[in-house]
Amino acid sequence: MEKQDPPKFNDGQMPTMADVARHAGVSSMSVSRALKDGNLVSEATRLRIFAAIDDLGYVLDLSAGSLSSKRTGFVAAIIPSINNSNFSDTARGITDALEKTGLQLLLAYNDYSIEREERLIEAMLRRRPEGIILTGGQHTDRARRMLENAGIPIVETWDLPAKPIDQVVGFSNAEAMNLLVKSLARKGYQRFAYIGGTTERDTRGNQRRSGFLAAIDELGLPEGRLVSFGVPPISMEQGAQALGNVLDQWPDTQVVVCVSDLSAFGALMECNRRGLSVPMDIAIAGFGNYEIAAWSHPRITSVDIECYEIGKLAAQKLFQTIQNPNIEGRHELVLTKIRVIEREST
Amino acid sequence: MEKQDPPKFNDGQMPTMADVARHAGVSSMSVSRALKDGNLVSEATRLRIFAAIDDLGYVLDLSAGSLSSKRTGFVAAIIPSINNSNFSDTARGITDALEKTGLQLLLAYNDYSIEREERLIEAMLRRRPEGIILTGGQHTDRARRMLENAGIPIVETWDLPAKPIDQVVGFSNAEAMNLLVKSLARKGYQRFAYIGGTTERDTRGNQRRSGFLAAIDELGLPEGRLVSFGVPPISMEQGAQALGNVLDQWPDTQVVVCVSDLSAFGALMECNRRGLSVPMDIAIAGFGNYEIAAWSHPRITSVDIECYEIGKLAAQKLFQTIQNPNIEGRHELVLTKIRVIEREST
DNA sequence: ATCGTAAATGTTATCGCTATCATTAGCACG
DNA sequence: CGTGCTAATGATAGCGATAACATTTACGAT
Repeated sequence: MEKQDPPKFNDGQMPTMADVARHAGVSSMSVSRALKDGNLVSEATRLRIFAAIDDLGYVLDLSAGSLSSKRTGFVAAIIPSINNSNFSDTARGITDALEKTGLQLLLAYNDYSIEREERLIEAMLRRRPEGIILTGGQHTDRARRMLENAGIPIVETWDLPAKPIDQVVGFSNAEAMNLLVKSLARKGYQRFAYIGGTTERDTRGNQRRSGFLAAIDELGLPEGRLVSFGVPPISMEQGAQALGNVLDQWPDTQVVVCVSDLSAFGALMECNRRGLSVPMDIAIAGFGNYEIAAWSHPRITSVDIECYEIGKLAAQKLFQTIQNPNIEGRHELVLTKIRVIEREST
Repeated sequence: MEKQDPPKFNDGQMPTMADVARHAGVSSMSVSRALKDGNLVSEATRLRIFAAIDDLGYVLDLSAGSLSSKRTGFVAAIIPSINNSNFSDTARGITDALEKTGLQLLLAYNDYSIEREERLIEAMLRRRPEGIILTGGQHTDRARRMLENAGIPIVETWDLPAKPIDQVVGFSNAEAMNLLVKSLARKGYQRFAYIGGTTERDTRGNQRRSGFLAAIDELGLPEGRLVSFGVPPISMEQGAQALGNVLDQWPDTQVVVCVSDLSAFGALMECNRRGLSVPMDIAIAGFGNYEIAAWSHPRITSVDIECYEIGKLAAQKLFQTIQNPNIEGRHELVLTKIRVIEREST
């Protein structure tokens, strides 16, 4: 067995694979093989190699490897906010599904801004991910172009984009909200108010508002009262303040529907403060089925949207497409379930 | 001006820098320069190059670049859970501080497991981050060794490790809890209970419990009542159940201190359900100053721990050390503030 | 014109790994 | 014992960028 790689003076640098090879008396190719899949080298050399690795404290350099293998071994995901348990549930779903595939996740958040999303997409593409998972279907033109040119599978989640880039795993926010309103109407509520965010940034919030208005319209109920409050994500604080607005403007409101459980909770606590009993004096419903909705008192009626499942399915679909880009049904829309959960607050 | 790179047939592959160079009639070195810092090439060629980039839809390949430049341009961070707003605040602080440095963040979470942390550290080191931010000071031996050998700056956050690996930005969880208990004692409470997680995994939780016990001891109060409930992070549900345990075992408890605001909230809501008034019948305090503590009704007394600041400072310190490893005061401990926030629940 | 200096650009040689092909060793079989 | 096969290993040539050095160009001063 000959040493292949030329001797090299190693001045405090990290050891390379060639160092390991020399130390173990094999070629660096054998080291590479041993590291990738132990079965490609004999047991004896494998042991020798791992001993050398241990001796030198060697750590494989993937970025060098991926340059030659054309596989970077990671996928990128962008969520609106890391600080929102709905989206971080999706991130967990992605991580969990990815774990067994050997792919790593590079996670970033864009603060609900598609301009920030564009910058993130560019930064990520520079690292050559093998696939990308996005939240929402709205992107800047340039982002769209970059994604289309990237030549890798893309999954858009959480929305049903009018013009999908590639693959989609999501649900209709409008329909989900529509279902919620109808289920409330069935209980006899008539005068509805809606609390949501101000700006156009949060497309999901906007769709929920449309769904709300559509349902009111379809049911022939009195006009829905809309309160827009603050930039998304609207928080507990804003939910509380918005509830004040509702009561000031339309004191006879029977039920307040909120863009998310967080604002619903804020509204609920504001009712407590004002001595209003929920749902007797006023009913409150949220969206997203956050932990808080199930454990507040009273528990909050909400819509469950399987956030974890969205992430898991998106990652699975992405992985399948990475393995086989021509897979059957690549472009089939994956619809996740939505489910109204009635609780004590309505 | 001569074309440098040999013509190459580009069969549906992504364009490379050489393609751009050919297209623009310059050498690829000029493209590299234009992309790195526009001032290194003349305005005319810069424009020509960017036109070519646009034409071809070229995206720089950082992994190729970092192989030769020895700079990967990213740092890694590991937090216990992405689904906990305290830690995701830290992640936000890191991202924000990193944004202006040009470094990207590779974020991962370890589910409070140091074994998972070890695996993550290895996976990350394989991508050659320029620095690593960790949560907590407890690591497996192998993880420790890998980190020490990596030759990059490390920042441990959130704890004050007995034996720091490199740099530390954190606070004493024990002292923070100690302060909380003492401030409650000052209001006259005497019979304390503590709700926390079961296992040894959550080192911060354990330290808080120690701080609780130490304070009780120092004040000479009746023995603290400990309820351990579930694996961390303990949730609203577990907080609610644990409160039941406290009341069953020690009905005369005056104040319940919880390992986090989430369990405190669960406990508070359980009191509401049982018709107990807080703080009249029983007082409740949490930890972490989550949004929920400020907006629940009653508002929950808590300890603020500047999670965002921890992330921001850690990233700043890391960046300074990356730029100048021999910087003055590299190993100075950075202590973040802790502050008891008294609210209506106590 | 001639020179000197700085700015702009090009050339070459890696970076650390893996794909690919070539070679050698090991072993069953007639 | 040679043949033919498979398993194990080695040699070589990049992957796509940048560092470092070399060269050319531009332009004012002499």
